[in-house]
Parts: sequence; C-alpha cells; structure tokens
Amino acid sequence: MAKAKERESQWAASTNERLAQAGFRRGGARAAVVSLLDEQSCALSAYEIEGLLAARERAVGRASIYRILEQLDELGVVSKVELGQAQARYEPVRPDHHHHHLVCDKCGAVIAFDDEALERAVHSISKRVDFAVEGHEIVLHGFCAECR
Amino acid sequence: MAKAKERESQWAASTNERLAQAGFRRGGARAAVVSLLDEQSCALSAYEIEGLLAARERAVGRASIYRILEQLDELGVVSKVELGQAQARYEPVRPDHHHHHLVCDKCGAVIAFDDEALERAVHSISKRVDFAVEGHEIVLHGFCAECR
DNA sequence: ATTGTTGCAAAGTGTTTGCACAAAC
DNA sequence: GTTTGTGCAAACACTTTGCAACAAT
Repeated sequence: MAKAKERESQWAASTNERLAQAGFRRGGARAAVVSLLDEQSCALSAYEIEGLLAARERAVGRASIYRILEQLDELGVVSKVELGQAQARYEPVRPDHHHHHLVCDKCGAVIAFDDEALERAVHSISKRVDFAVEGHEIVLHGFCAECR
Repeated sequence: MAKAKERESQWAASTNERLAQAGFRRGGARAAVVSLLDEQSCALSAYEIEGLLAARERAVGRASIYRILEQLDELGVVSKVELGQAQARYEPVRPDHHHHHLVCDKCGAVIAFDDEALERAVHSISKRVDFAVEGHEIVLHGFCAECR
C-alpha cells in the first residue's frame, strides 16, 4: 500500500482534495505544479519549478507559480523553506517525511537529513517558551563532499 | 570584569583588531556600524542599521552598510542570519552567547533563545553526515505572546 | 602619492501586483 | 453568465555594483 510511485501519490491526492474542500476550482497550471511537486522528495525554488514545467511542455507563468505556491503553503500542504540563498524553496509536506537541510556554501547544493534528537529538542523548547511555535526550520551550512 | 557596558566591549575591541590585522584602514562609516552592532544583543537588518545610524546623526550610505556587513561576516565577527523574512539580519558573534531565533509570523518580532540539547544534537549530526558543517541556523516560527 | 573607503545612483534578483482574457463552474 | 484561474508586464523590496570623490596611510 505504501508504494512510492503510484500514478498519483498520497500527497497529490490529498492536496487535490484539500484544494477542492477549500473551494478552489481545478486549474491546469495548479495541477501541473502539484504534479511536479509530487515527484520531489526535496525542496525546489520557484525558478526551478518554472524551468522544469517548461521542459515538460507545460509552461506556467511565473506569477502563477508564486500564487499557487502561496496557496499551497497556506493550505499547509507545502512548506516554504528559506535556506539563506536569497530565494525561497518549496516542498510537499508529507506527514511522515519531516526533514531538514544541509546547504553547501560553495555550490549551493541542498541535501536533506533528519534527526530524532533534534526534533525532540525543538519540541521541548516549544513547550518552554512564551511563544506559540507552529513550525521550525533547521539549516546546517558548510561544504558538501565535492566542494570540501 | 565581565561588565556589559564598557566604553568599548570585548566584541568591538577584537573586531577592530581583526580589521587592522586583515589590513583594513580605519573608516568612519565602518566604525559607526561596528559601534552600533556592539550595542546589540540580537540581529538587525541592514535597513534597521541604516535608520539607527541616521537617528544618531551618523548616517551611512546603504551600499556602505552592505559592504561593511559583508566584510565583517567574512571576517567571522558578524553572523548573517536569514530568518525567512526576505531580508538578512546581522548580529555580532560573541563566542559565549550563541543563540537562535523565534520569529513571529504575524508581527515579525524576532526573539532570541538558546538551548543546550539543541546544540548537542546539531553537533552530533555534524559528525555523522558526509558534509563539512561550518555553522547552523535554527528558526522557530509561530506567534509571539502579543499576536497569539 | 597611493590605495582603501564612502556615497550616490543605477542595475540586479527574486517576488508580488494590476489587469485583461480564458477557463471552470 | 458569473466567478475564479492564468499569463504578461509593470511594480516592488532588498541587495549589489560602477564610479567619482574622499580620507587614511
């Protein structure tokens, strides 16, 4: 049942459902963005999304891409991550695949990682501060294996 | 001996020394920026720095502010933090005052916090990945006490 | 006198907005 | 037919760069 490459994975399916619930109509541009994101395991920038969609003959205007990503972020199905590269990246939120990022300061490569202890630490901080923590973002900077 | 409000704190002193060592001349604009940063315990944006300097009658051109901050960042005496607000913030690096940030998604407030367990977790990840980790940045998003 | 430093204005980059047209309902 | 979605171009915000004037050595 947890096969990774269904025609439409869990994420795209539940995203489309959420969109419908929220009263959105079905638009071709949004479908293309959702379908592209669905194939990703890590974060893409708006420009990368634009390029990838153009490459597969389903070009979507840049403004539409930003609008769609914002909607998906607000719905909570996409998370916008700012890795300190002067541009935002977006990735599908899959409940069981929470992760963080290593960013190479030389080549800009982005690598995902996850860590239980880190999550626990964040969780315990969330309880101790006078602040309603909704999410967190952890970025490790340095040099990847190739640039080192 | 660890009095917080010396005429010139440890940080400004060692920063000026590092600047001299690195062959920089003494410039008024840079001195003003260093002196302002020296008074901060948390991160300021370039625009905030510009405004604060103007308010104290030592206006510094915006381009100079960015250039100076970049130099200080490269020297390692300032750290550039990207809190996902479409702008960078800069704070003095004080070896014994490492901290991270809570960012209010409504009003933009930035609050510092630190946590031992978090640091330990990051440190242990650094050793386990195939990546030369040089630094890290942890941001907790949510709503501050006032906006909640 | 030489060379680093500064300020201004212009250019750049990623993102957002205004608006007219097309598509969904 | 009404309302939402989309694409284009223009506007925006933050940052960087080019260049001439200035200050430190």
